[in-house]
Amino acid sequence: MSGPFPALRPNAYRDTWCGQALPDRVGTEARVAGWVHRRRDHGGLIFIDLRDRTGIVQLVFNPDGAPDVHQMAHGLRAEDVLSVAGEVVRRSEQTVNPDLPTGEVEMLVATAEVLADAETPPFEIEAFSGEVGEDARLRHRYLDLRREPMQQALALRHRVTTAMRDFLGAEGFYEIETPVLTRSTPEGARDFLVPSRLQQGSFYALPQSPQLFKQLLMVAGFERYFQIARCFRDEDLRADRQPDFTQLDLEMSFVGVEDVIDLNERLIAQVLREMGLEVSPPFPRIAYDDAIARFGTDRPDTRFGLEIVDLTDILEGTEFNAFGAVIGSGGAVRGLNAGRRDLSRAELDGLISEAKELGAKGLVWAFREGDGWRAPIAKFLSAEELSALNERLGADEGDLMLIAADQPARAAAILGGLRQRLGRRWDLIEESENALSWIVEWPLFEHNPEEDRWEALHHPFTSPAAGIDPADPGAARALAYDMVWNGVELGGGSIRIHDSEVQRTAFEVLGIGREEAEQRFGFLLEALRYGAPPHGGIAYGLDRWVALLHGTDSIRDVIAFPKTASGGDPLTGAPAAVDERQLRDLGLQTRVKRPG
RNA sequence: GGGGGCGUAGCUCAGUUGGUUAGAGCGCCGGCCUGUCACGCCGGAGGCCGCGGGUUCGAGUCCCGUCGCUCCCGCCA
Repeated sequence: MSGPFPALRPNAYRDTWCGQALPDRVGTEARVAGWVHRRRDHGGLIFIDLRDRTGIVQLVFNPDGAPDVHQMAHGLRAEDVLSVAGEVVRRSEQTVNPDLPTGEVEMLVATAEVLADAETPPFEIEAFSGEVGEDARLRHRYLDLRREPMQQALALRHRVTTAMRDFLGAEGFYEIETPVLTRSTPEGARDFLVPSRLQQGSFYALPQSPQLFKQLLMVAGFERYFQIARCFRDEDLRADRQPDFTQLDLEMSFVGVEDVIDLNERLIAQVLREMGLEVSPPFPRIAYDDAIARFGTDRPDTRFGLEIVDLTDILEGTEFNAFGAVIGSGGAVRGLNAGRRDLSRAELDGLISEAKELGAKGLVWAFREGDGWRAPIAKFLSAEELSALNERLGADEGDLMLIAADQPARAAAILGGLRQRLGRRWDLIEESENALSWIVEWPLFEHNPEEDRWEALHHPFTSPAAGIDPADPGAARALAYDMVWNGVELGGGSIRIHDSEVQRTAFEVLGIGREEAEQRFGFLLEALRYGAPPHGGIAYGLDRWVALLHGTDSIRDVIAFPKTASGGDPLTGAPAAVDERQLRDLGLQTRVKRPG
């Protein structure tokens, strides 16, 4: 039997999948089991679509054949659970249903058994009149999961993880589990804490990633490790962020950047190939600084142009004094010129308020017209300056230029945000294309001006490319790489520090003194002193990966039991209060709220 | 923490300028129906208009608060 489903061994309730009632079965007896998808009761003839995870088969109940079975079928309701046996027969030509994979056959039911009655579901499993709201879906997730999109999503997820395991297994990786109850090493995201009963007053933390454990596994000599690891971060949610989520985490020893990238390009290509997508490594690499300058983000969607252009030098001497500016070499503009539309004043005002949402103080627009620009700022510029702008932007008649004036990084971020929105809004994105690129040459540290301290851009265990000068941390580059797919950060990794002293220096720059480092990361520093191989790896957001393949923006659509935006689970009611006794066991005081 | 959107029947939604008894499709219940497949036809039930307060002769509609859902910013080593 071909297809994604294995042949079944006969068992008590079924020996065939619904979706495998195909013409090659005609003339045979079959037993199928599943849920009543839909009932069409003609009073005499009754048709029932029986559904299991493989599909639907039409059952025919004829009163002339087995009256008692027919009577029973009359009482069936949606989502009742049923097992039936009967002959698979070919449908007459007039009654073939070409929309159904099993539409050339049907089953004449001889015997039937109701395995379970179902109450009327709160929403239809096959809803045609509009989508079902997410709140209702999550409250009855087990019913939502019966619906086709979720069945496909989780089947896809299984195929993806299987392909990952197959590839990594063949490459010599061991799948090793690391603990979920770990030590808090606050740095980055907020930890979820778990109070210890045996050591009251102390807490475990749920891992934000298996980072430190996988490095210890490299010290331990396993050389190649991977894990499909659940990770936890107590931060606000988004469509693409859940408090518990899944990473494909991997780590390798005796490797440099090129080794890791090469393996991962082959991993990605093979997994995508098994999902029916062809991509061809090597993937383009974009230096971090270039990504920021050209796209205003470290995860650019490279499927369309509309790149940011720096106009600082042209504008800085003018009355219109801009720090950094802006926009559109060819792409966007050509889109506009292609005559789909022109921008109304209202749309321009809309862009300005969007820019403000993104943190801009303002936004200046200009349309290329003749030798100059039709724009509020045009009068502040000389003919030479206008023609310099034309040349720099390579703009054509009618092209739109948007200028944001701010510190370069800020201007780039604002324009990058607009770029992404406009690319989508103006249909500049070729949806069938898959643009995979590596973002490389990251700074190792980033200065936080508000708190006047240095922070790790990646994480504190990332290896510098050529050492760290504590006097000039900003100069250090990292042996780090992010995988970006169509503007989504799919994963990130690095070569790690395998030298205890370098690690100390990194901590020092981050303001973690010798004593504190020893206290919090002593186990790592110690391990690094016992012969640590050079090593590096990467971690992918599995949920995002599957969401992209599934064609959804929300990772909730590829997670069986996700949380809502406020971190709750409407199905189980988590998080929930616990009783006094549980708190007492943990040595946790209950806060008593007195009235008044 | 901040900003936007939404909340009306089991589900998805409409509801005009504040004005009679709040509607539709689907689903549900009953009846009829032997080739349907989103079956069809006839009949029916079903509403704390999220919750609380206010304005008003009168509130689903306006105002304030609150809860829930959602998107975004902050945050996410």
